[in-house]
Amino acid sequence: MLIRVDPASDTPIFAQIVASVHADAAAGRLAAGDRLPSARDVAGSLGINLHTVLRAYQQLRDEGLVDMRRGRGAIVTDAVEPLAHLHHDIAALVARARTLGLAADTLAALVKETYR
Amino acid sequence: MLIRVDPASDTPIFAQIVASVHADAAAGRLAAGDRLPSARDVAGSLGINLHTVLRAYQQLRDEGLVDMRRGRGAIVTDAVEPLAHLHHDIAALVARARTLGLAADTLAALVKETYR
DNA sequence: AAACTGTTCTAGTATTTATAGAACAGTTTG
DNA sequence: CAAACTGTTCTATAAATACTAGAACAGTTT
Repeated sequence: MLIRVDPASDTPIFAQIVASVHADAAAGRLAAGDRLPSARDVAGSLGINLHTVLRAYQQLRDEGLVDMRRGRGAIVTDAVEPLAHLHHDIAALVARARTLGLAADTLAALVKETYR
Repeated sequence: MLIRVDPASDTPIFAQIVASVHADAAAGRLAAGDRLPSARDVAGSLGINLHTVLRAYQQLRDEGLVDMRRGRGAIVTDAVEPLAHLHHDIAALVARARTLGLAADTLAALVKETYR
């Protein structure tokens, strides 16, 4: 499993890590029981700080997407399944929004707002 | 037209203003030619700074959602129409995500990530 | 002419983000 | 058991972002 980050992006690094895991989960590249790479490994290979990675992992834990215990690492829970099921619908919406010339941020904000 | 903001939220105030306008546009409560309330009015009624409101308006301008000129204010462009057209699809996706117990932030991040 | 609008400028404070290092406490592996 | 690995917690610091504040400016509308 690979986590990507763009240092030049305006979105915080920890948020990019979270988004990267979300994307993998939605695409079916993560199954319940899988283990995320250790925070020290991610920090080392991406050239970022351990605490930054852990902050991302802790957010994923708060979302219920992983279980975390020292010594074992971050284990994906069965909460990934809903993400994988939604993947098709999300892709369809994004495709339509794209033809309408909508920006990614705009659509994301719209979705978030509609939730309330 | 009413703009809402939650001071206790973790998302920046200017981003909340942008999201509020997005939501109104998507719900069909904004049409091309409509004028947003003046930045000074919004700042005054919400108890926030003029510059904070203007930052939000300038982002809406960068998205092409409004035209801004001094003296006239922020006028909604016909770029709102795509938003209104997507409203139904977004609501459907959100409804399904909700039954799956997905958090708003998670779905929004997922949508944003899928855009790439 | 007056009142209104966004624009631009400088300035300061508070919060968030990212980094750094160390020590701790469980789990797994040899 | 012992070693290596994992997340957890702590203090600290630097940098970037968000917000506020006040003033002056320059168009537009009434």
